[in-house]
Amino acid sequence: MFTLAEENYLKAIFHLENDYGAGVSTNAIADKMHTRASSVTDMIQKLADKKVISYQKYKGASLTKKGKSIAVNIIRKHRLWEVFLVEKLDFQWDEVHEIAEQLEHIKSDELIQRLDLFLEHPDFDPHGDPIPDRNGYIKPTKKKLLSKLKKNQRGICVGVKESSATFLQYLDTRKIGIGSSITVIDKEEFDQSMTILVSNKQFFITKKTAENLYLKTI
Amino acid sequence: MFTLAEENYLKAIFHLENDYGAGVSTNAIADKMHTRASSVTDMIQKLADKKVISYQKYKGASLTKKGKSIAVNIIRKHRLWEVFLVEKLDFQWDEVHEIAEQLEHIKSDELIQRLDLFLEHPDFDPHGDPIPDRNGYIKPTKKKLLSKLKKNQRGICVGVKESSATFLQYLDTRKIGIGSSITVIDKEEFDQSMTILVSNKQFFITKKTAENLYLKTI
DNA sequence: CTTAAAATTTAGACAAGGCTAAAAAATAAA
DNA sequence: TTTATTTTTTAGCCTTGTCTAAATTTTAAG
Repeated sequence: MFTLAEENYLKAIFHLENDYGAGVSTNAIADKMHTRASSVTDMIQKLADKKVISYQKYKGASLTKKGKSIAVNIIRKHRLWEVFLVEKLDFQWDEVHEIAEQLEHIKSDELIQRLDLFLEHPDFDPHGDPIPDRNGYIKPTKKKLLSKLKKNQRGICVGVKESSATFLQYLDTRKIGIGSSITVIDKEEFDQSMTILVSNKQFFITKKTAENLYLKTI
Repeated sequence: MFTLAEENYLKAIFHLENDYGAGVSTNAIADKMHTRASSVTDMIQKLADKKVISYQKYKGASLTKKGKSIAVNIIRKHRLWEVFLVEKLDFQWDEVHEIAEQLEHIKSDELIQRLDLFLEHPDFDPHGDPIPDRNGYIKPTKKKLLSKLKKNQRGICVGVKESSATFLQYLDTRKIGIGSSITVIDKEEFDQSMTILVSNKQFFITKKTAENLYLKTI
């Protein structure tokens, strides 16, 4: 059995490996966990002893098969609980992360199986991220950043890259959310800013915004 | 903010005070928490420092107003989650305690408020125990132990005193559950054993069983 | 009312998980 | 390629919550 801290480290390492490739540095983990490098060294040595990561001194850490399976299971729980919070308890999609961070550590396979059934086996969480299935399989998503779209292209918003509260709230003022249909009306070459159409209203957005919105193109 | 361990101690002290009156002994807490008396001493000193219990050496502990309010809130969360597990996820009433023990520590007032609404403000949990309201008010229940009933008296099962898995499973084999109507057919004076009628079947039960079943008498 | 037993507290230790400061290794720069 | 900088690790300490063993207080028994 793994402790809360161990689970959180495994999850962090999974996400870092996913984003930046295998072999995660001590400092990268320390940053993500809001802790110090020395604490990370202690923990990754412990996790290596438990065979959930492979690790050589000064060379960074990578999840083993076992470690990855534990991490993916936590992510599955996190995303299922997010769906529950939004779909059943009517939370906004930008309010659920913190609570799901707690709920993801509840230990009961039966619970998650029944929750999954209750939610009718959702494929995506409210941020548009895919929910791993019971065997840890994650559907490869073909989502694209809005910034990659050309003039007149259209897509459905399936998620955000940055998920800070301020950004999510900004999106809310534009009525942009999961499922929103977004059309690129115009795109400036010199600064990559765009005019987009969302539910019959036109908005002007900067490059930064476009680089943080994921769309599923049709 | 209170740690997991602190919350569990507060809850244990609340239940002990409820069952056996104010001034809970160190050993009683140690028993309930499956820990040692010395550990309890350490913890109740810490809790006394935090003003959630009042405590004098060698004299036992009692919850302060603040401590009681924290304990009741945890119990509220526990019982609401139990309702969720049984009503929404179709768990059996004897399967939910362990999971609710974990869920009760999730920290989010908003979550509990919304869960309460989602469940349509239930008054009782699946074991027949009352759910404290948001202000910590607990409806006084007039439930009675089956052992207090006389021959020919009748009642509705609203809960159990002991809730060990073995006892709950024993009840299931007799088809005794929340809502069951129970009639005392006969009662032996010398050993307090009873013959009872449950859904048109007669059963013989011992004093011990009768002392662990709560009924609401009609 | 004194002694034996039971309950409680103290003292000292340990594991988990974190920290700071210093040492060592790896990497970058001159 | 030698030095400077950054990264990582080690060493030593802290807190939380637990334990055992010993000391102390309370309670019960004779």
